[in-house]
Amino acid sequence: MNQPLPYIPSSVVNVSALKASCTGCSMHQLCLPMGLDDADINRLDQIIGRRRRVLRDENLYRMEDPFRNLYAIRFGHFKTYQLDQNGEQQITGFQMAGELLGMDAISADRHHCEAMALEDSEVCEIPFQRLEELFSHIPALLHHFHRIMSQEITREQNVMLLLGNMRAEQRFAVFLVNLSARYAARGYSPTSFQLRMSREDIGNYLGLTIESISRLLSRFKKQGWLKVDKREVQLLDPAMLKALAAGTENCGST
Amino acid sequence: MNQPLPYIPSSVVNVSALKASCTGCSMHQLCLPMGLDDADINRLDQIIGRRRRVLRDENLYRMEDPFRNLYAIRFGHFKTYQLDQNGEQQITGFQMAGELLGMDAISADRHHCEAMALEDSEVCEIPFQRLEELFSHIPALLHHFHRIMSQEITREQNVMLLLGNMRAEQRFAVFLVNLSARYAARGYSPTSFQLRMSREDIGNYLGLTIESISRLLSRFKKQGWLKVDKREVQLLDPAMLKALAAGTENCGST
DNA sequence: CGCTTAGTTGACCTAGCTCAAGGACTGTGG
DNA sequence: CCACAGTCCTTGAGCTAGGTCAACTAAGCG
Repeated sequence: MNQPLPYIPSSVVNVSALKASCTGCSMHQLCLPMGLDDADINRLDQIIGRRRRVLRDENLYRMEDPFRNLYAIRFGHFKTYQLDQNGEQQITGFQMAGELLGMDAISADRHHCEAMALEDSEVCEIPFQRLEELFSHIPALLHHFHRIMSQEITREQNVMLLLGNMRAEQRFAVFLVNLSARYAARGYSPTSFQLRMSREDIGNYLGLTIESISRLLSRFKKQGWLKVDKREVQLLDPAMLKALAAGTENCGST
Repeated sequence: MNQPLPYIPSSVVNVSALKASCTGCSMHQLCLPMGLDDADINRLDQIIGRRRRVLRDENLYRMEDPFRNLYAIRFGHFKTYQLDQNGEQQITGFQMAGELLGMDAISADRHHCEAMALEDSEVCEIPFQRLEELFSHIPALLHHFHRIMSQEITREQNVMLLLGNMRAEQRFAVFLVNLSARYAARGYSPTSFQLRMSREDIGNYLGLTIESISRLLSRFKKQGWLKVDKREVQLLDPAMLKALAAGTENCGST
């Protein structure tokens, strides 16, 4: 399994058979190895499992799946969601490159939510047991992992604030501003990006209906705060959107 | 700091000056030391800080406070909440004995939410830096800590499902059933308990108004599902409440 | 005993939901 | 090339769950 592979031109290799490597990954400054020195990144590389392709609308994992791996997104986008007894879904987050999936599963050794690719994506598998073994040798890695889990907790608290306290308009502004910031952190335009999820997914995530999302987009467009063409969005007045998101701007008008 | 203390009758000792100890704590089967053998519990005891009393309506920590400790609740109840720019609060959870507070703060080295005692309570301080040092020596402790953090993530996902998808009645049933289960796990009656939080807090947590909570209580009472006198609650039809919580029962009636 | 805070109840209102119709793309098959 | 079916989105009209406002009760407390 760890034998050297024969040379195969990368254009024809089955990528999912390859072990992933943090060293060469463009996301390593955002992802698990953040802040590690080269020696420690190499040790992390030792335990990282294979890469895995996940096609659009395919599940990376389902509820109740046994827990073996965390997943770091190499490229692509995912949504994670909960299902209730009646099969109703509640989307709990949208994830992009450099973010970690699967931490919900540690507590019960099986997954508590589902993760589905919003477009053709690739993740690398991180066998959790081996990762935990590695922690005792790389304290910096352990600490960073705790930060990542804690960040997920605070992210979810922010969503609870959104769902519990905010009006539709503010929720939607928060959503746009959040996407914008995350694209900026990845070196993409903070004002011009593509929504990878449907209006329905946005509505579900924000606790609103698809119709409400559609109306909000139309209204924001009419106000001149953004341009939108299908899923292509351009933020024309980021300051206004930030003010709306912060609740500073009331915007009962018009 | 670790010198032996002179003998002082416990009735007059200032409890907050005492180091806490897991060994003698009734919560140790629910709390951080869960599953550890005696030797490891002793090592954990070495690093546990002092006990700290928190009076009703007092904050254990505030947003932006620097992060030093996690806190394990010895007795009492807390609420944790987020504040937005306008000072509006969104309660993100109610915590009781044996539960861990402060994990939100790991990611940014300062607290991201506030924790306030709902009644006179006591916690023990767990210096996080020393805890992380201990992890490399007690893998079982590390793993259990990860489970606790993961559990907090899944708990919050459940709240997101509640806030995003459920009708008022179902939210309130979920709330009651959840309290019931947690008291049961602590050896208290699952059908008869005191609400430690105001109607306003319940409403805030569930994304509803105080008036809605009041009406729901009245309605549930009229249906014979529970008795309520001020904050004393008795669940008369737990099965029905569970069905409501699960969304099996629709209860549009009456 | 008066003041304050917590909770209840009723009457009314509205943000966002539901339902319905239609438009715009995409892919498929002929 | 067009026809069609399916998906996704938009827009309008009307409805309703839960919010808002207001009045009132009851308990705690100096």
